[in-house]
Amino acid sequence: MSSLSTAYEPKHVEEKWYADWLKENYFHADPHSSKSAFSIVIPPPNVTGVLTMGHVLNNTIQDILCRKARMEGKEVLWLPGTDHAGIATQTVVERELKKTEKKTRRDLGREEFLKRVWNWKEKHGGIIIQQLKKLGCSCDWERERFTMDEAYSCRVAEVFIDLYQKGLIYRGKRMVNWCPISLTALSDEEVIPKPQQSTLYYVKYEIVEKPGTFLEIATTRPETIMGDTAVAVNPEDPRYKNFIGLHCRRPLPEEKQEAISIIGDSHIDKEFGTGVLKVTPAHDKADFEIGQRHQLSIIDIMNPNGSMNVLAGKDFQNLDRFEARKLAVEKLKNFGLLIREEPYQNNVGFSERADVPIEPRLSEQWFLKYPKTQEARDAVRKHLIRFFPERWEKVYDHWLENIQDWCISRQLWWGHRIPVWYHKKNLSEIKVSLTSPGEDWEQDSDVLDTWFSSWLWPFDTMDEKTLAKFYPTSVLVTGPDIIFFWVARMIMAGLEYKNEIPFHDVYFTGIIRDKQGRKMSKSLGNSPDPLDLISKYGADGLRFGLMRIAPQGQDIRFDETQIVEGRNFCNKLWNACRFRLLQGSIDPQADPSKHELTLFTQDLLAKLNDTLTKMNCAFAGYHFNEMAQTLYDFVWGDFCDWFLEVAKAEFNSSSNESRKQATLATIDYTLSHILRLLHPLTPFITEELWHELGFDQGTIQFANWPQASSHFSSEPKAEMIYQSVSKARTLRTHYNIASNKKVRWLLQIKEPWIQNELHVIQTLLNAQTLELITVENASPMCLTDIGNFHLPLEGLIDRETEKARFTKELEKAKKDWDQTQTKLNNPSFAEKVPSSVLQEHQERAKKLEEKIDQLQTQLKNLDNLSWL
RNA sequence: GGGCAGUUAGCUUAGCGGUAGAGCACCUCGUUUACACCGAGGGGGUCGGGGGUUCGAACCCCUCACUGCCCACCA
Repeated sequence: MSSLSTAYEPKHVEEKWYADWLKENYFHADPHSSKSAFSIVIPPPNVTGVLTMGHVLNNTIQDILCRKARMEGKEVLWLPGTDHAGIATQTVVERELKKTEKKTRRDLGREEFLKRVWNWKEKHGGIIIQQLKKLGCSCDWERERFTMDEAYSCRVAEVFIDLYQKGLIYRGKRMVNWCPISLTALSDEEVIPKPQQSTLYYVKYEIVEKPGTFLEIATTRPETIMGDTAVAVNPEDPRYKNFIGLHCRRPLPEEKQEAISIIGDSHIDKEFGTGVLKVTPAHDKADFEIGQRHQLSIIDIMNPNGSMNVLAGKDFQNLDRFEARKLAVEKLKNFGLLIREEPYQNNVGFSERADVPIEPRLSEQWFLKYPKTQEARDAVRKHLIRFFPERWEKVYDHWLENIQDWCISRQLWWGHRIPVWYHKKNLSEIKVSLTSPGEDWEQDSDVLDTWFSSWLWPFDTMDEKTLAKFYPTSVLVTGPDIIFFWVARMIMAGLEYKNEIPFHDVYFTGIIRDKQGRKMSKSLGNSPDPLDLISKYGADGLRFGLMRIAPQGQDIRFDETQIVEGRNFCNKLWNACRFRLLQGSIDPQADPSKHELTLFTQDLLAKLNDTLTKMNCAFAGYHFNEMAQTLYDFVWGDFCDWFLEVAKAEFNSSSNESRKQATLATIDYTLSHILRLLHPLTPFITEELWHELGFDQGTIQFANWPQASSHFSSEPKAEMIYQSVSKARTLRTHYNIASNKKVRWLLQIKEPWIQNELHVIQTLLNAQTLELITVENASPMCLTDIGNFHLPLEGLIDRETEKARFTKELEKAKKDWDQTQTKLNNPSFAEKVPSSVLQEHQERAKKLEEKIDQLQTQLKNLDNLSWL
């Protein structure tokens, strides 16, 4: 007797099983195991983050891989954890502080502020981990790591020291990307260029040696004029080359209009603007480099927060940079030096976090010259590490080829403090060490870029034994947006510190977009809350639905109806199992090959075999959508729509006991396979059904991954019956016969084997009776004609409609025949085409000829048919 | 300015050289005792445009258009 409800209700099932899995410690990875290893490290989400659709996609994929590996008998480590996410977390806490206490971090002081961040972390840090559990993730939670764990932090510092000693880390005063809101330097990767509608201002600079003569300069940033220390032209430019060596009068600040030299530099583009560039070495990266080449002086006219300082002049001091721009334009206008303004579109670098234009700024920072860049390139190029999809290899290679030193210091408080100490009395004396060298020493106030800790994630999260067993990890699953931030850097770090690649495969997911193709984001409010989706459709429904629409490496158009379909699929599976339970208890060891197979059992088992092959293929290539689609088609189509309907016929009718047993065994065997194949994608419902059906006392998680069997070959006779049933159903609809109306069908057969399958055909057609007509006494026509038998629907059809139907079909057949024949008559076709194709066409033509013949006879005979 | 993807039925997509396939949505019929989160049937596509290669192109090549990403110091 079935105890299952008519609809699958995920909530209770999911909670129950997840608790059980944890209790049984199934996810624990044993480094002493003799099984072969499979390992993944989670891309650590921000510790204060909440689950997004991106996380769902990413972690579902990892879970699928881990669960499949467990079923294959591997020892699986899925190592979870979170990232301290320097800027992101600090910003959140600072914002909160401002809101609730109206204080800044400086009001609190470093120590107190850090205490607040830790509190915040304790309070909100676990959220995303709990959410991952709701999704069903099978991580080894005992090994949960945090990038600011003591041991991990220690390793970060050690790596800094090591790289310093190797001469790869150095301190320097350089142009960096400065965020005037976060008040810190950023790496190039944290700067997002955005096209902006700007204005190009044309300004006149008077030539000192030739009063009354001016050089015209085009600039988008007139507020930096006060920082100009030269004017540059291309030495090849005939318009200006004679001016090189002379001087210009810098128009601002008005109280200090210095003369600055006119220099020649081949960097200047003759075509752009007027071909004259104002050089502001303190506020532009390119200008800085020009300045270096010509030993120009540097005037820094800005404060760290983006306002102007005293050097900008009294009218500008303390003005925000954008206010200063307006004032500068106004003053130039008053001086008569502004020739014109024109609208201009350019790219401006924005701070990734604060979303304001970054300010190129000269400051003292720590830089890293990357280690093992060549080896890292080779690892991917020679496919020691394989990228899925492959095309990201090029992106990766291009970045490494043009790699720039990495600015690793951040002027933040939340993060790993730089292990460098300065002598209080002599700041130029430094020591690099984990601990303070003594009382007279003061630690560098900066912290390290978050990614400087993340790049050690695949190995410094593991102890010795774990490393020995599980490193290098099997696969990394991540988004292509962090290929530089994280993937490339981990490869270099792995090679440097473990002398070994950190992972064998990298699977890049797509980016989830909304229906309109926009990236999902909080500010747009177009991102559904995955937890809402889980409570509406179940974790399995969400997982399955998402996998089905996630093509490899392509962006994903998210549509909630896809998740509805996932839920519906789970329900379908649930009910198929319910149906089975209504027939009595199952045989966990069912083996159909021990039974005399029917056409239909044979056919289904062959299709199951195909499904298995397809699944293994999909896994090998990381084609997750194919896995979901393959199972969907097999379960819903082949198994439920066709086979279970056949089974009803076997169970209800007078068919013999042997057929019933073969059918039952096939259902049991197939369900056992379906549940196992499906388990990686939908872990909860499969675990529940595994137990409800009684396949095993234990969990499904370690049930063997199914192997293809050579026993079952395909059975075309079954397929033929299915096709003719479809045709007959069409006929029924054609005559508007309600599907519940039982009608008489006549069956004319050509081969005797069909007689054994009549009860099935009758059930599938919902026929009142199926009356056999022998070929001898049959009417010479048939209304539905497939292969070995004809199925006329008797008594309810009329001559004219049938004539029309047949005529239409005849026309279509003739047209097809013409088309095929044209090809065959083409001499070069026969010459050039492979024989198999030729044969195919010939067969098609022959079949069409037969069909045309038959149809013509039938049309003629329609007139003679007495019962119409 | 370079590079990489994508453009197939209203929507989401499969197919990647041999006469376009699925799911959802839509229309018709149906409370056939697993499932209305269901069943049966149906309509709907000149596969972004234009060239080319081929006996044959959604599929290969060229080109254009649009969309999206990435890289790049033209102020």
